[in-house]
Amino acid sequence: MAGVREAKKRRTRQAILQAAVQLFGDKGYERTSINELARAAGVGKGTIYSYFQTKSEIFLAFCEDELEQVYAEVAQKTGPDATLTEQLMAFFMGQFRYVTRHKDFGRLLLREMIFPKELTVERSKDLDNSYIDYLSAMCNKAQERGELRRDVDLLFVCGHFYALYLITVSAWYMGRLQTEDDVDGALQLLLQQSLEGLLPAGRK
Amino acid sequence: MAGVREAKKRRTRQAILQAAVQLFGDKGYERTSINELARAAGVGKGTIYSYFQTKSEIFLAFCEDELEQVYAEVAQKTGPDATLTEQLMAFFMGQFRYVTRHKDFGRLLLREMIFPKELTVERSKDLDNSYIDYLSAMCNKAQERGELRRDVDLLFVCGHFYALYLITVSAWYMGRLQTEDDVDGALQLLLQQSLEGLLPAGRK
DNA sequence: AAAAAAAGCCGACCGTGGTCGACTTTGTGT
DNA sequence: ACACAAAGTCGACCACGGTCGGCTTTTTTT
Repeated sequence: MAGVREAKKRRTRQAILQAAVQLFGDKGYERTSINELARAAGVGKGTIYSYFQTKSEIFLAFCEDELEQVYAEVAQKTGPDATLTEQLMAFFMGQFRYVTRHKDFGRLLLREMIFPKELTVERSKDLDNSYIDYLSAMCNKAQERGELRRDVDLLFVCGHFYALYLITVSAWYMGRLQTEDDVDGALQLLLQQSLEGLLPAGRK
Repeated sequence: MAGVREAKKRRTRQAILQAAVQLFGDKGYERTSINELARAAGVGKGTIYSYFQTKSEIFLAFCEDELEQVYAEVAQKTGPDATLTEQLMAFFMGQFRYVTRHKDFGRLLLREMIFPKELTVERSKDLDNSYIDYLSAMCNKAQERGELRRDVDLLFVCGHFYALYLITVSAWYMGRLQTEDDVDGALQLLLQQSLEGLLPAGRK
C-alpha cells in the first residue's frame, strides 16, 4: 500500500499550483497573499511552505508554464527561412510583449532570473537553460547557413544577444524607451552593432 | 525666521542616511529593520517614511555614495594611455569586486537599477545616468583615438558594453561563473566579440 | 492487530515593511 | 502678542511572508 502518500502529495502540489495560476493570473502576484493561496488550494499555510521554500519559488514554478507558451507562440510565427536577426527579433519581442502585458509580473520574473537568490537559483537556472537551448539552436543553424562566425563559442554568442535584449527591456522599465516600436528599434540597432562590430572599418 | 524648518529637515535627513550607512554597512540591508534604523537615527518610524517612500529608496540613496567611491577608485587605477578594453575592464571589474564583497547587497542594487519599480524609478535613473556619463566619456575619447566607430550612437555603445557586463554578473549570480578570473575572462571575451562583430569575415 | 516510527499537515505566532490619524512645532496674518 | 494654518513628527496598528511545535495520517515493525 505504498503510494497513497505519493499520490496525495502530487495532487496537493497540483492544487497549489492550480490555485496560483488562478490567483496570480487574476489579481497579480503581489496582491495574492499566501493565506488566500492556501485557502484557494484547500490546504493550510504551513503546507504550502513544505512544498515551496518561498513565495517567489511558487511564482517561478508558475512561470515555467507561461514561458513554454511564449516559446511556442514565437516558433509558430517565424518562417523557417527567416534570417538570424529576424528570428532573434521575433523571439525577443515575443517575450517583451508578454512582459509589457504584465509589467509587475515581468519585473519580478526578470529579477529572479537574472539576479537570483541562493534559495531560488536552481529554479532560475532551469528556466535559463531552456532559454539558452532555444537560442543555441537558433544560432547553430545560423552558423551553418553562414550568417554567424564559426570560431565563437555558441554560449557566448547567445549570452551576447540575450544581454542586448535585457538592456533593452531595462531601458523600457526605466522609461527611456516608451513604446513597443522604440524597443523594437533599439534592439534591432544593438543586434546590428553586435554583428558588425564596433571597431572602425579599417581596424578589423 | 524662515529657514529653521528647512535646516531641521536637512539635518533629520542626514541623520537617517547616516544611520543607514552605519547599519547597512554593518549588519546588511535585509537584516536592518526600519525600527532599528529609526531608533538609530533618533526619529520615529513614521518620520522615515515622510523622507523616503520605501526602504529600498533609502538603500538607493545610500548607494549613490558608495558608487561614487567605486568610480573614484577605478579612475585612479587606469592610466590615461590605457586602451578602451582595458578601461572598460577596469571599470566593470571594479564594480564587480564591490558586488562580490557584498553579494546580497549587490543583488538588491542591481535589481533596483536594472528593473526598477515605478516608485524608485527616478532614483534608479539618477544612478544610471551617472553610470552612462562615465562610460560615455570613456567611449567618446576612444572614438577620438580611433578605437571605436564614429558612426554609432554613443548611448547605444555604452548600453552595449553595459549589457555585456550585466550578463556576466548575472552568470556569476547564477553560479555559471565562479571565480573572479572566470568573470574577467568571460567579460573580456564578450567585449572582444562586440568590437570585432559576430558576422563571418567575408560578410562585413 | 497493535504499537512504534515516519511523513505530512496545520494554524497560532513572530517580526517585518508600511499606513494612519492624533499630536507638536513652525510660520503667518492681524 | 495672539490665533490659526501648515508642515512635520510619532508610534500604535495592519496585513504580510515565513516559522514552529503539536497533531493526524500513513507506513513499517513486532
